[in-house]
Amino acid sequence: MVINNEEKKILSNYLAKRGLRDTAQRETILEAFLQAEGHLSAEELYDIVKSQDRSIGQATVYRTLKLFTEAGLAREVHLSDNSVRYEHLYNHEHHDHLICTVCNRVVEVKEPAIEILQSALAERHGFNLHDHRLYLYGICKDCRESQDSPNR
Amino acid sequence: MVINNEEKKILSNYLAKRGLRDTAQRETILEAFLQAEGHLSAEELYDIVKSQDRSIGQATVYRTLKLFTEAGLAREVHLSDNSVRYEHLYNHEHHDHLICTVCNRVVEVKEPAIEILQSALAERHGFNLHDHRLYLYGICKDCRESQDSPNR
DNA sequence: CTCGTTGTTGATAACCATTATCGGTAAGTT
DNA sequence: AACTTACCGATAATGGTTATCAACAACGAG
Ligand SMILES: [Zn+2]
Ligand SMILES: [Zn+2]
Ligand SMILES: [Zn+2]
Ligand SMILES: [Zn+2]
Repeated sequence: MVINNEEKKILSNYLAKRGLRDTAQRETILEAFLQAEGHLSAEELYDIVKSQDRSIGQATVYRTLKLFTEAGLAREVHLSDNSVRYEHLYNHEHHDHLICTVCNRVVEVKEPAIEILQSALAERHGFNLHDHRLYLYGICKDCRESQDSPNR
Repeated sequence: MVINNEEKKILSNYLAKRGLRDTAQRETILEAFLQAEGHLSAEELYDIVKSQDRSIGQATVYRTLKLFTEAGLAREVHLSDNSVRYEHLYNHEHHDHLICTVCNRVVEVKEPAIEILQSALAERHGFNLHDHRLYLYGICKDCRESQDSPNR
């Protein structure tokens, strides 16, 4: 069990500031979340949490993920059209997502020039930008090659 | 009743190419869609269609909007997190969306430089880009001014 | 035109991720 | 201890979307 002191502190501070309580469930869910990689759904996290503490309910996982988001520990990601997923936010640089529509592979990408242009664009329209979502959909090299292969 | 011959032809061509049929319902829904402005949900379009032909069912509107999307007449927009909305695509230049998170106003914006950088970014990762979604969330000038007003 | 095939439709049930509800519990306070 | 309030888990409910299915309409072959 890795100890993520920084994240725990952030959560504790957030809870204290709001008059909320630091409970065992929230710590268990935080640890499960921090140990998981990638972009996971509430239900996937619920499965992990269950294997740790069978008594924790599904609704609590939903509630707590929302809490993490508000506390700045998690970020919502909408990879495909329906499901919401979560990724680590604290200590992770901002990035956007490049998604292969054939194999569903997700690549995290950074392009500071785009970020700057976004701010300028918003500014030009009188907006104070505080968030954005950029999803790039395409076909990755592997899928292109296997599609072009001479079977068919 | 405006006659949108071009769009009707596009739909007819698409249907013919796929061996699908050109029905009265599809034409009614197309006309309703083309007359509506902005970004509307399937249910909103259904309300409009109903006022035209009460016998058309909700499922048909959902099906037909998907059809329009495949035919290149409509484009899905995901303004807020849950609902899917549709906007005109044919004869409308590509744009992205700037959304005020206070009043929900939506501004359509264009920034060719961002588009170019997106392609280059995808290319660099071996992807063939065929679509993207960019949503910019901020607070518009009006909302900023009314928030800063000295009542409170 | 008749018949068989296949796409289409509307009503409705089902789905499924998420949220609301609620009774009970635990933490913190006085 | 008594009280307040946040929290929890179980479960029902929600709401947008999709699947199902029987009836129907277009089409093509004969
Ligand atoms: Zn970005
Ligand atoms: Zn990511
Ligand atoms: Zn764009
Ligand atoms: Zn638009």
